[in-house]
Amino acid sequence: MTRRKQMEKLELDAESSHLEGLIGYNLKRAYVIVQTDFRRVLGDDGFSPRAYSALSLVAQFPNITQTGLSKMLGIERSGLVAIIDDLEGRELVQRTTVAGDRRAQALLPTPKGIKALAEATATVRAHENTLFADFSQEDRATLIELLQRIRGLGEDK
Amino acid sequence: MTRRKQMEKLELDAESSHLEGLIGYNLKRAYVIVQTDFRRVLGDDGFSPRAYSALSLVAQFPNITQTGLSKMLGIERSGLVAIIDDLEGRELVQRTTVAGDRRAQALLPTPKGIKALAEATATVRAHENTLFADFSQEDRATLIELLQRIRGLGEDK
DNA sequence: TATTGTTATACTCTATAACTATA
DNA sequence: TATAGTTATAGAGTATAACAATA
Repeated sequence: MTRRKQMEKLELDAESSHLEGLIGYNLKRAYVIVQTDFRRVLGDDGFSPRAYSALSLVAQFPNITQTGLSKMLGIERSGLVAIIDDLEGRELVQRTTVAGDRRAQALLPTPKGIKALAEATATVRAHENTLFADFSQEDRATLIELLQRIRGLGEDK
Repeated sequence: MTRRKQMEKLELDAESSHLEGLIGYNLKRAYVIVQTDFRRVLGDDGFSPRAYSALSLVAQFPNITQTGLSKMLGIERSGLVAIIDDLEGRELVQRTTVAGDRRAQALLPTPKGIKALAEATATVRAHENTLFADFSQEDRATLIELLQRIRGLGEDK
């Protein structure tokens, strides 16, 4: 038996592994695939997944505070600082003062940020459309619905 | 409008965000939920997701080499060293010589490793059964099937 | 007292490159 | 020349704790 045949057999057997029956394991492996493709396509524009998500939400919710954004992203306030520092350094987002609360920093997209977001969004959509070309619209809708139900499980705590 | 109402409105609007329509974004957020629960439940036994996966595959494919295992896990050979070091240090896995190739390290589970794996597997299954209590068997099967199709997309490259 | 943004710090996960011993 | 395991190193990503300014 050749080495190649041996590897194929190993991979075939893996399909029946109990590991293959775990949702967590499959989620992780699937996410790595999508994330790798995202970075390949958007890395040139300097957008990591989290930078894109942050800019996207700032554009959608102008004047959101950093604490509000960190909650939406599901990360700590402290972790958001570097993300916003980066976006502000590239003049895509602006920190502004909040009337009535001098502690808070409200976030606004710059015109340059809006333009960069539009371009990145077109690229992201193309990336997913290409990657998921074999998935029907129903497949995609079912997948997103199931994933959002999982996300909802985290809100009970 | 109260602060709480404002937050609720923000979260409601987020549902219709184009970010919410991205598979990658939902995959990431869903994975964080499941991984966090995995660590909460199995952290006490000293099993990270990757350590559990590695031990599980060593038990399923005894005498697999480190390179073979790293390919099955989708990580680099170099990254596997610390994982096996840890499992070997806890006497759950043994590195053994391969007849006919003195470069390779074949991996075998120890009796202690088999026992620990059995216990961890029971815990992992309980964790997923509890977390996904609201998901029907059909939901779970559909989800795993879709995720495995995504994983298959990564093999074309 | 509590909250916002920030800094310092550390830990996990992962990748790349180079080394060694074999093949 | 190529491969298996290893080491050194670095870079994301994230969390916790503490701090100053403000509420």
